[in-house]
Amino acid sequence: MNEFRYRAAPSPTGKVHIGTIRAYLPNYLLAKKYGGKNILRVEDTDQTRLVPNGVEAMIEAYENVGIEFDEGPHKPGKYGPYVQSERLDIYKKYADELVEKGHAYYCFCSKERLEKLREDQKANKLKPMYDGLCRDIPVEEAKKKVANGESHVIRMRFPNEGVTVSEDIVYGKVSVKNSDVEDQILMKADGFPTYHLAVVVDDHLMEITTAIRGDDWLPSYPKHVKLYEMFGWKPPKFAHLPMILNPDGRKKLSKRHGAFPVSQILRKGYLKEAIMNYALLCGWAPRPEMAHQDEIYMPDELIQLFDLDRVHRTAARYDQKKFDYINSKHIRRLSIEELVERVFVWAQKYVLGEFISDSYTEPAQWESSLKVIINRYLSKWKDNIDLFKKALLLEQDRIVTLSDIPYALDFFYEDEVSWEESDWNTKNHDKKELASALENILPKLEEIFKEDNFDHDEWEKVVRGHADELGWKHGDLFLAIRSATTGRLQSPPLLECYEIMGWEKVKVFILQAINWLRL
RNA sequence: GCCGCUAUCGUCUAACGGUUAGGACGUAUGAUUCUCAAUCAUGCAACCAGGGUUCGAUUCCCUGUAGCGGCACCA
Repeated sequence: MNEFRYRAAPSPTGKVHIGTIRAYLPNYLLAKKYGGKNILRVEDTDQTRLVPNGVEAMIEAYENVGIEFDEGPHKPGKYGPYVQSERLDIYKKYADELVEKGHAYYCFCSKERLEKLREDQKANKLKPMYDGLCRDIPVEEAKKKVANGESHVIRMRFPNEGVTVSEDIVYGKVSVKNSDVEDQILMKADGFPTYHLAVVVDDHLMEITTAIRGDDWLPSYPKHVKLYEMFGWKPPKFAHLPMILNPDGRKKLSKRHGAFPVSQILRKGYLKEAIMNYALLCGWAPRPEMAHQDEIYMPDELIQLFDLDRVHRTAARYDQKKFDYINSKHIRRLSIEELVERVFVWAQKYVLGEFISDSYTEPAQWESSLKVIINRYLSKWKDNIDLFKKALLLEQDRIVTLSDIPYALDFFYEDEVSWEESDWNTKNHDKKELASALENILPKLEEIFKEDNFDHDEWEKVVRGHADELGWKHGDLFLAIRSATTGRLQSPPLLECYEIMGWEKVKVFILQAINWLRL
């Protein structure tokens, strides 16, 4: 039996988002599962839409989320070249073959005529379709015009009668009336093939066994089925996957409609296994008996569990909250050593480093501030990995993305705190009262903490006792101390923070706080 | 407009004609707690509508409605 061969066939726009990940992930998963090959083929037949370094940018994005290829422009194999613009002679040969067989014909209609035709058809509430004007020009005459250098395209001669039935793994049988399918252009006037010719020729020549693509291709699938027929080739199995819709569910996810580039997703601090996990769960669920209650799956589990037979036919909406949940779960299941390592790589490679696609991606406003703060802290983190590990451990189950970390840990690394009014709870006690409360409790804390011995019972006793003396609610005093020593209203348990900070630092912060409150 | 596909809690989904329609996210409440998070309970929340078929339809068929997708010398 031949090996399974899958392919991702993007146009090299350089743009990769969660929708594209979702479309290409199954190829990778299935290739791994069945020991097949995952191929990257670049469909750059539209010369008007070339992006510099687009191919490299996409490969970078896919590989960073864990989708690897066995063959492609960057990994030559025996089926190359893997870039369609380098295969033009191949398409010409097969287009000519179709003309010779009478399955295709030269068309000399101008773009202007076609546009007018479309407008007229729309005005008459008809489906815009080529009217077949050049369909019956005798071949010899057409060839003469071609030889004379007349601008022309090659169209496939789609039958006018009958029905074409397409077989799909996800959709089953889909049939359309042939009269509803137009004579698709196969070769453009510039000598490049259209997608329709190129995809069929290449899937055949590259011996693709299973062609997986977005279901936005479903309407043109019959054209491809017919082309296989015309060539006399056995088509691969096809699977059309449902789209991911933008959060409103109004449009398919795209850069224009709510999609973030993968470069930004990674830079924000989503883990690649979370990206895979979430993307695959759009439009697919494992068998109930194999499913995990928490819906968290590692890549190797996805490889085991995924198959095309349970893929949905309905589009799924992008849900940021669920993605966040999945990411936080994946962060939590890492050991602290792994997490530290991941944070360093993330900070160095994704935040301080550049993605190829950055050169043509509009930066988000958080990206530059994140870069600044990572620049500020990364070396400090690395200077004392033990300290970083301890601090990070306190935050591991509080963060959603890695980019939360520098903000969450800042007070461990700063020598001074800068407060805003909103960093204090002044509902029950004003700043003056807070200042004197802190001033009065400071010696008592000094007494119990001066040896850096942070005993929980002592700490509780002192704070609660002091609050009682003042006639304060216990929580108000804890909160004031929290604001003073961490610069914020929420933090991990204070004593655990102090164990890391050490009493001298805590004391300095309290003194600073007293001054600030009295300004 | 035409063609195609689809339709289960707000969202992602489970269900191979018979279930109190299950889970997850989110949300609400409670427990815990010095705050936040985490954790653990608990609550709210869905079979698009109308016809069939059947002893019995969320499930099968038809119609309607709605949504999405497609209708380029773009992929």
